[in-house]
Amino acid sequence: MKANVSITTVSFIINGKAKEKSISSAVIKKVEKIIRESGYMPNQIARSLRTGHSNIIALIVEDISNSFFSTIARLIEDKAYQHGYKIIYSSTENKVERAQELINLFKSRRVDAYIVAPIKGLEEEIQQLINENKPVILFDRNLPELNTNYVGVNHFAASYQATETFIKKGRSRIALVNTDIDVQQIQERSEGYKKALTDHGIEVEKDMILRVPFNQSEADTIKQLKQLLKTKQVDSILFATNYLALSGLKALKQLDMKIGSEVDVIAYDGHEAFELHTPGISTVQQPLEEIADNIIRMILGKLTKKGVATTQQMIIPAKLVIRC
Amino acid sequence: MKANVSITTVSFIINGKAKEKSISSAVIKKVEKIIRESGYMPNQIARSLRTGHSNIIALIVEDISNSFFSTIARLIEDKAYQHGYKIIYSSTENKVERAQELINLFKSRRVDAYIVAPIKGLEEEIQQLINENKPVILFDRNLPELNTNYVGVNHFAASYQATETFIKKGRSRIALVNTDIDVQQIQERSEGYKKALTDHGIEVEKDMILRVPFNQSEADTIKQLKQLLKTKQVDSILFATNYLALSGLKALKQLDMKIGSEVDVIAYDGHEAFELHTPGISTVQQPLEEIADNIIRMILGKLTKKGVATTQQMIIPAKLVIRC
DNA sequence: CTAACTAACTAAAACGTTTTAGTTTCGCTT
DNA sequence: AAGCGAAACTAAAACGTTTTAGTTAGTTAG
Repeated sequence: MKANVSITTVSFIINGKAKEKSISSAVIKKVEKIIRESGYMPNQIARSLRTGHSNIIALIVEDISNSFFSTIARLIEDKAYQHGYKIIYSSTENKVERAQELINLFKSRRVDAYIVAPIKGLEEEIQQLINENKPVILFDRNLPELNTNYVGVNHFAASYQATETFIKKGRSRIALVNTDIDVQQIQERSEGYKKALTDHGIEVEKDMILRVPFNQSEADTIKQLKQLLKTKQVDSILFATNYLALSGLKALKQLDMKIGSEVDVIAYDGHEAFELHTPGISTVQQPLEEIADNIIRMILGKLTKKGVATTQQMIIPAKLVIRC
Repeated sequence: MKANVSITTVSFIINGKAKEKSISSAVIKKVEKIIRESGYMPNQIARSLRTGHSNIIALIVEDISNSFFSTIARLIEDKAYQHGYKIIYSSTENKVERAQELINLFKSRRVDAYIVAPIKGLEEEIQQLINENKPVILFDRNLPELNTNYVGVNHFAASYQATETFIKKGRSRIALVNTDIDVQQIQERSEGYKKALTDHGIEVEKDMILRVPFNQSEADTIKQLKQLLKTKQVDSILFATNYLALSGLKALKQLDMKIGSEVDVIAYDGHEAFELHTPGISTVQQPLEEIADNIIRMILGKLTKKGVATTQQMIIPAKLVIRC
């Protein structure tokens, strides 16, 4: 084990400071050999304790099993890995206490940076992170009172455009199915929808806008949707998230309403089921690679040049994919 | 900040050893108050360094965005949380080096236990973990040469039953679409299929068994599937994983082959798309809650009573859900 | 009145690194 | 032959806890 060398020397060699500290190449060789043969691995915990950083970036999202988030996670992970960072991810399920617990957990483990799809009620925790000088990037949703780095999509334009597509096809009984989570980007999806209607002289009926509680069971959501469909003579529906669209498709199936003829549908984000569905389901596609690229670029920027505390906001357009 | 108390005393109070160490209740109250007001949080890294454990369990799966794994992850996470453990999960994408890196990462961070859906080639690393006396539970696939704890499903029976279902419906040109990952449970799915055929006097044609490389692009998989469908007069297909079934459904759609009439289909595991599909897709359902429950029970058992090193193997039956 | 015990606390070591501030030993100048 | 700088190393402090082994003061038994 011991190579009759001081532990200081070994540390220098491991951290690539051998030259700088003028260690002879004979010793370097010897130590490296011993390390290789003994399979020695530095204790990262002791390292983190001493250095104060962990080379870990936390990714906090609503639900990692949602393909929108898991795809972005994968993309971010690959890039981060190349720069020596490891991503650890977790889901909040849009529960404030859960998110707070997670942030505390990560804080107490000295995570280096945070990528968060936030929820209302998390402002204080996030501000604390910023105060502690930890890089934080919000994405998917912003907390406007916070002045942080943000990467997101122009949801207003996207849902305006989607709604307009219905109108141009001659639809006029257009419903919007949205979540009830209280966050600017979700409201923007409503605003775009409303603006498109009024711009084309269609009255906005508030009963045509469904707000579905986030943690409601799918069975209840389907009930809610069927209620809407049966009572409101809906001829087209814009779903503000992919999982709402899934419930919606199930509701339509149960009512035996034909998509394309009786009713038109546009969903937000992708899902295997949309491609497979007959007929294909049109979707508002957020540019995942572009989002991930920008997030990782921002975060690596913050991580390397620590001093400068500029904040950047980046809004990217979405793309409408018409499938049927 | 300081409450004119020694840091030892504070540590005792935080760790609930106040009584045992006979600290007066006056001091306990005072310290607790100060902790509350200052928002003090113990540094977990220092803690882990000293105690040698982290209260973290690693969950290593093939792909966390696959609903089979993400559902199990969610179930395990909830249970673990209740016992003071946090789960951190990652995906191997069935790459050995990636899995090795992950295990090393977790090792160097003193993770307390491991739940792994393993791959061939990981035997050595896992044996090392066991040697270091870390609890390890394998699930979904076993590494038979290893004598570890394992929770899994009777894949032989499941695919036997699925294949038999086709036969009873009068199908005889039955194809099996499987992955090429080299692991006992995947082979069992083939064996069950073959046994069912021979038991019913149908010859096993090796061209009717497709082995799809795990990291192949979906486009290529679809090509491969269409090739099979066009040349082999297939009248029914058993897909050994959910994502293969998705590709299969796309292939069938592109060839405009009608499910239920021209061809019957059974998929492994659930997916939103199977429920939504018209007609519904029958599936072999693994009992997710039961799997998760057993995993967590085993791991908590190992974690509490450390000494005893018994290994348990648990094989659970799957359930066939006929949907069309 | 002293020895023994207990209640209430604390000093200091230990965990495994990184990093600062040295210490030796040479070889070169002058 | 003294002084100096560079090369090649290392001792020890520090990170923030937990835990062992005390210490001190007060109480009780004999």
